[in-house]
Amino acid sequence: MTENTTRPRPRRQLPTADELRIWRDFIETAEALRSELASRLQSESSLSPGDYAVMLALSEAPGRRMRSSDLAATIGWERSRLSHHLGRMERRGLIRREECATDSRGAEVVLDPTGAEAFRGATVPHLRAVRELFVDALTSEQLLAAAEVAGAIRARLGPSSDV
Amino acid sequence: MTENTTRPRPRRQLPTADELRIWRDFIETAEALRSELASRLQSESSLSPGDYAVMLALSEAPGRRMRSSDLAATIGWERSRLSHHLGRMERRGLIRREECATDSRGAEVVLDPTGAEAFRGATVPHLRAVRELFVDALTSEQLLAAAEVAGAIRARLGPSSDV
DNA sequence: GATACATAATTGACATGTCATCCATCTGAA
DNA sequence: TTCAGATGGATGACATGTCAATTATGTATC
Repeated sequence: MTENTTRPRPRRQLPTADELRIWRDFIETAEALRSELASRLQSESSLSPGDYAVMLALSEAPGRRMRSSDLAATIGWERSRLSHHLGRMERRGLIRREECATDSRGAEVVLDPTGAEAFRGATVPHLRAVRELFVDALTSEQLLAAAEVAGAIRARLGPSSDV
Repeated sequence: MTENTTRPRPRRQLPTADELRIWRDFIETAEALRSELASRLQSESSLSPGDYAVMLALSEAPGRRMRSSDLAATIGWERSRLSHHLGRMERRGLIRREECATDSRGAEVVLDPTGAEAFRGATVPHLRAVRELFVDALTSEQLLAAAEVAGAIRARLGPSSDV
């Protein structure tokens, strides 16, 4: 039909106004959600989302300890970001860094009892907030749709985007 | 049916493992998407997402100028955040601040020609990236579902969350 | 074992965010 | 008019992120 060769097909390259509105709504909502959860976590437990992610990984690791690189890979952070963050957490007594027996370049990050205690206290309120603000905000169809949308975007970002 | 009064109904308060997986997938995907777009914007135009938001609002304002508070409200930032950011943008020559004629406490933010030029150059590649990474990653059903999910979450966050 | 290269982690410089506070000006009421 | 409070905006201190460079150690190869 429209396949005469008169003009190169004008592949629309830019989003329509509707698509842009959805995009902005989507990304701003995700941001608002992240921000609200961070704020609640902070006021309820004096932990940042970064602290929480680090301690969640550590609390699930055998011996509550983990090599720094493995920890970074587990939570998907650059090593330098983790290094800075661990420095701050160490100053607050949440974690300790010990030398690694098998590789003297390496460091092992250990969850301090102080940190374990803080993490334990933070967990339930945080999960309750996730439930309240995300899970309970959606119907079960919407929840599945959210998973599908995330999967599709993740696939487009390429396998490298989180590993 | 289950409405005998024997026990208070055990309202499940925490997310199930499946729900948690979806939650993490959702929030991490949104974060990865934001980060990838920021990185492309930066490398293509030397602008940050913050610069872009500020200049988008200014470029649409009459006279390409806006009171600082109005600008903050338009893009949904705290005033102090905007003030810091404007300082950095002013140093780079992207915007200027002028005294306000009608209220000598006030400042008017003006889009500098340098900034307008940078913004113009950034727009098309940025929108193309939004299309590629978000719009084109989703089927039209998924796009609508994304809008619905965002709406439901936004509603739960309360009307105050973006205004 | 010496040289070259890879890897583990830290560091410094800087951009970005938040929070509390400050300063100047405006506004409304006595 | 004056004074109390509200408002506009800037600032300082600090947490968080990214990037590039640095340090020290491991590994492979001749």
